[in-house]
Amino acid sequence: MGKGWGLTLDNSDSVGLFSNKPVGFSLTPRLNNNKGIMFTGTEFPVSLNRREDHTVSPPANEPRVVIGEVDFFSDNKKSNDNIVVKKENSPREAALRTDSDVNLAVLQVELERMNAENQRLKGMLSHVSDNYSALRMHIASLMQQQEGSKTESTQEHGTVRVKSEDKKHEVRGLMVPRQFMDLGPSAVAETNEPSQSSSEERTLSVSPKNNIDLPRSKNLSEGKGIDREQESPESQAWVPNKFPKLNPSKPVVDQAMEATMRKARVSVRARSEAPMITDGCQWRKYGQKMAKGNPCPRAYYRCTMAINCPVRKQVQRSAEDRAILITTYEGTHNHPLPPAAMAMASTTSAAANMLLSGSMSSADGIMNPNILARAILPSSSTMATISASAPFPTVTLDLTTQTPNPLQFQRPQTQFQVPQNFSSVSTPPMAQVFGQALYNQSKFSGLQFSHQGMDSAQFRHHPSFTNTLTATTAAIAADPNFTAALAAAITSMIGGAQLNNNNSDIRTTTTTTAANNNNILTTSNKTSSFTGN
DNA sequence: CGCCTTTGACCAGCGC
DNA sequence: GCGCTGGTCAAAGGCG
Repeated sequence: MGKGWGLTLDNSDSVGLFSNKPVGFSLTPRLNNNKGIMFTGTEFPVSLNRREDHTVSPPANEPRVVIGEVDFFSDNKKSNDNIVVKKENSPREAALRTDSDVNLAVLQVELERMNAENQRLKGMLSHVSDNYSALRMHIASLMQQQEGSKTESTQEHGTVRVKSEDKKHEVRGLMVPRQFMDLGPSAVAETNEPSQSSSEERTLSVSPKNNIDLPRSKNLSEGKGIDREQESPESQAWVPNKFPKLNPSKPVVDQAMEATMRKARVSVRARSEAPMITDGCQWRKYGQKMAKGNPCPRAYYRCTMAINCPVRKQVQRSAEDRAILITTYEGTHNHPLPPAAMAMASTTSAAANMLLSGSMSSADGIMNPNILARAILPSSSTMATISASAPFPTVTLDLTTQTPNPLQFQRPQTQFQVPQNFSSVSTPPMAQVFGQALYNQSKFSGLQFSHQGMDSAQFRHHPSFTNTLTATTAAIAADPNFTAALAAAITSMIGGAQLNNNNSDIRTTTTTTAANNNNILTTSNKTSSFTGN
């Protein structure tokens, strides 16, 4: 390695390398005898050549404007020493590895730029989310007023209206189950059209079809030539995994929205020795296939907690690490969930919702994974990735790692890193961090606790929430399985919020509103299995 | 008996 | 059109 190499610096945040040697030439600090080299350049791309005195000067005919420097700190190390690239007109710094190609420097600069953009998009997303929440609350308020003007004896399509003695709870009834059931972006539109064939009324409708377990019905067993459109075409009933025909009674946009929502998938990666992670739902296996590129078979499950629940999931072990269980969820539950199932359902729904809202609102159709990850579990080390090449929009929540991804270098170390000796008595910052995480998650997932007018700070300081945090942190401390601990934590919070709010729990079947789908519990024997929770 | 799993077959989408 | 692949169906059998 001799003379004839150097760096090119310009104002476009790029670092180039020229050399009279073949491409692939890389820098090493050993050239500098542990003392470092400073490069100076001009405002314009110039070539900076190494000199024996370890200083580099720009060409004499160039204006001497320092735009950056590169320091070599070899310190008797070998090829792993750092190169620090500085720009005097910029506060940013980046740590580079000298044993890597100079392309790493370019990538570093690009990463910084993308991080700045991520922050900007994060702010935008937060703003949109806040507006969305405010709009929902406003609509709920309008609905409350509208309901108040109607007679109490309204019964439509076999639904049972709750008496209007507690309007607050009625509003919550309109909100909470909807969020648990349909976290899709069409919720607002549907709320504006209560008389339309929204999902809850379709579910609650006293229809003979709903009393038939369609997937197992004679209609299906008669043969493969059946017309699948006869299987309750207007419901969210189980339908083959394909886009349904357009319903002329609904806007095309809405149907496309629903179809996309159904297509959205959330994949959860978690370490588990069990054949299936415990998510609180009841599933029936309906198929198993060998997937290409994976020696482990892929199992197909459908939710059996309610008739015609469209939710399916695929379970498969990772080909790379058999200890990792990949569970892919698709669809939204059309029934209330037991507390044990609420955590995973809300998380996956939040992810799907975020994915879809991101893919729809983003100009380029690609959502930043960091934003998504932080939106879902803002303070955890969970990684969220989006697969753009998959046939369906898929977001992957990686719960297998608890160490921050190296790319997320700007994330503080203190966030949701469970210490080894973490006790059930958590430190306030820990509780606050996780509490904020859960609260943020609830915002994004649509989970709301009917503490209307209670802001984030109030919510965090609410007594029940404090207790919840204790239970949350205790659960994490007690359970080495992060997935299970997270589920237990969120479950405890949701359960506590509901009970604290004097809300009828999920077992209630008679005093709920039409929008509260607890009614459908009466149609399923299986749902009674979790009433003891 | 009812529910569940297993498993081979069928179907649709996609690429060539 | 053909083959591959993913997804689903449904008959058969097991289990409590």
